[in-house]
Amino acid sequence: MTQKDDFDLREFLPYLLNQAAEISSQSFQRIYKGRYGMLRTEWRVLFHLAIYERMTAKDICEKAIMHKTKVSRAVQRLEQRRYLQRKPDEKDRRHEWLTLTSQGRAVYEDLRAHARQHDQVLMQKLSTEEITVLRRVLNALSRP
Amino acid sequence: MTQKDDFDLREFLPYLLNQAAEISSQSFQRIYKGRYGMLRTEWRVLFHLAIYERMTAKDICEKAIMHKTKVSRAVQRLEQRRYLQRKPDEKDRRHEWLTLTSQGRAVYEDLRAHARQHDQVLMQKLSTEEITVLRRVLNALSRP
DNA sequence: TGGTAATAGTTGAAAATGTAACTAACAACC
DNA sequence: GGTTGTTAGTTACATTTTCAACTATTACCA
Repeated sequence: MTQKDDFDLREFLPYLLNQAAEISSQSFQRIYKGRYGMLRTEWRVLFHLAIYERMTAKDICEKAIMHKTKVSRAVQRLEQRRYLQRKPDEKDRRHEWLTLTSQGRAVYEDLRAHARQHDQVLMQKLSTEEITVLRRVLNALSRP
Repeated sequence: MTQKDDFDLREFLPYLLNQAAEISSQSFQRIYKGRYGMLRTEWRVLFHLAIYERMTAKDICEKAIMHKTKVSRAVQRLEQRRYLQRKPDEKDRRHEWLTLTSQGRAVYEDLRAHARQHDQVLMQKLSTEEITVLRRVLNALSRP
């Protein structure tokens, strides 16, 4: 198993990004999955609702860059667990406004604390300058 | 939909990394999926075999940080398409040595060219210094 | 030796995701 | 007003992934 080719996978950005994303997500996953049996799609929706307070599924799709069926199913599960409520828009009943319940907000606050802590650990591997560059670059790459 | 919370998702590394990984993978996916009907797991295995020439499934699991069932199934499909060959180890018949066929290598070479091109496009969004930092940082974050 | 433990890899069922077709509500145009 | 087109969101079905149990082979050690 010796390297032969001159193409280095460790320089191919989509590969590297996936690898880093995968690894860095794992310990946080243990938390939301272990404590609340949640999926990645679900914590994402939960966090968006906590931060923006009031959104439609469409809004979430756009902000979180998630497909509408993923959002739809995450919303269903969060509703079943009473983490959020739906209210149809009066003017346009195609829209549904989503808000967290107090229970959902409590879950968010718990997870947020863990998220912060988790981020601290990750950032310990990096210098302040690297963190700044990394965030800027990742934001740039996230726009298609 | 106005922001309220002081926690900024756009600074949470696992989130940012996932977003960037997702976006940056999409256009490459169109290539390996469109041209060869391959899955992400499959091109990864293919690339590893092309680069290291001769590996066991276990080796691939470790290098690519993939679960053994993913690797097992990717190998099966690559074998069906005659992209790789298996040879049991003589000394320890639990191991199977995997190598690409010439057909598999041809597919690799085609995809590699596209990968390079794809990487060029991504990197156009970044400065040389940012690229250096990004690669270093992603490698650091990829070690658990 | 022989019996237990460990390892490489596979398989089947359940869970999650992707894709496309669908419903319901509204818009726009004649 | 009625037809056609659009939009928000859901559902059904096929494809993938995950998880746990399984086989086959080798290692360890009393």
